[in-house]
Amino acid sequence: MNELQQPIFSALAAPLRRDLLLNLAQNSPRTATELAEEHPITRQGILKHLNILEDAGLVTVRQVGREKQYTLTPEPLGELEQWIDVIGAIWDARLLRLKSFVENEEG
Amino acid sequence: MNELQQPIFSALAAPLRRDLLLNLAQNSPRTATELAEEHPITRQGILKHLNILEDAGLVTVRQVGREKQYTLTPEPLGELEQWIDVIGAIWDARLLRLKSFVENEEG
DNA sequence: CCTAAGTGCAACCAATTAGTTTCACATGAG
DNA sequence: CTCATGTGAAACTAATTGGTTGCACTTAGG
Repeated sequence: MNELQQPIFSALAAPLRRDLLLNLAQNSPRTATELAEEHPITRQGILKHLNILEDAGLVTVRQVGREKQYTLTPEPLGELEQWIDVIGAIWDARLLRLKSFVENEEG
Repeated sequence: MNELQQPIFSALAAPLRRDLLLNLAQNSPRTATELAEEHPITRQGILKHLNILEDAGLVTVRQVGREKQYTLTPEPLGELEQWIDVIGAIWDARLLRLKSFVENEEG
């Protein structure tokens, strides 16, 4: 389960990539050239980040004429929330066990 | 807003650190030595990861005698979910604007 | 066809990060 | 106090990642 989401976690680790997602959430679709004008990085640098986001399934690409349009795909973020929920569920279950254990001891 | 969570996103980027959180969710508190026995890495390596998790606020440390006990602190994961929700909200709002735009055009 | 402008891709370089090895400190026994 | 054992912190090395520079391809205009 962990391995499937690895690209998502890695993709979100870089602040610039999170900014790009935020930008795309508002302005999809967008080309790499347009995104480069709005961020302090070269167009080629943007491309690399977009490829990483694409591998994580967070953006989809559409060829239009001689340019590529990038669009946000928010669905994988749901998997991330699931992982968070799993951690929380295990943690809560453990607290519950501790609670009943204490109650049994003192009873 | 983005900068506050940067340590959290970075902390979760490494698979081993996510495994550690999973382990701690079940077995807190835990010492670095114990964790090292359960993962393919030296005790000193575990320490570095624990320090990163601590900086992100995902674990808390308690000095007991001459050893340090590490406990999960799941609260920061909530901030992460908030960030995800922000992206989703912006995206949904945009879809809504597009929808009403189309409806106005065709009306 | 030829030139010019714009696009994505690949190679290269610098910097951050993961990991081990090494060290210094603290606790308990003789 | 001295020695032995176990702990966390720092120094060093190898590898991954972020970024720019340079290149090859595609489309529009003379």
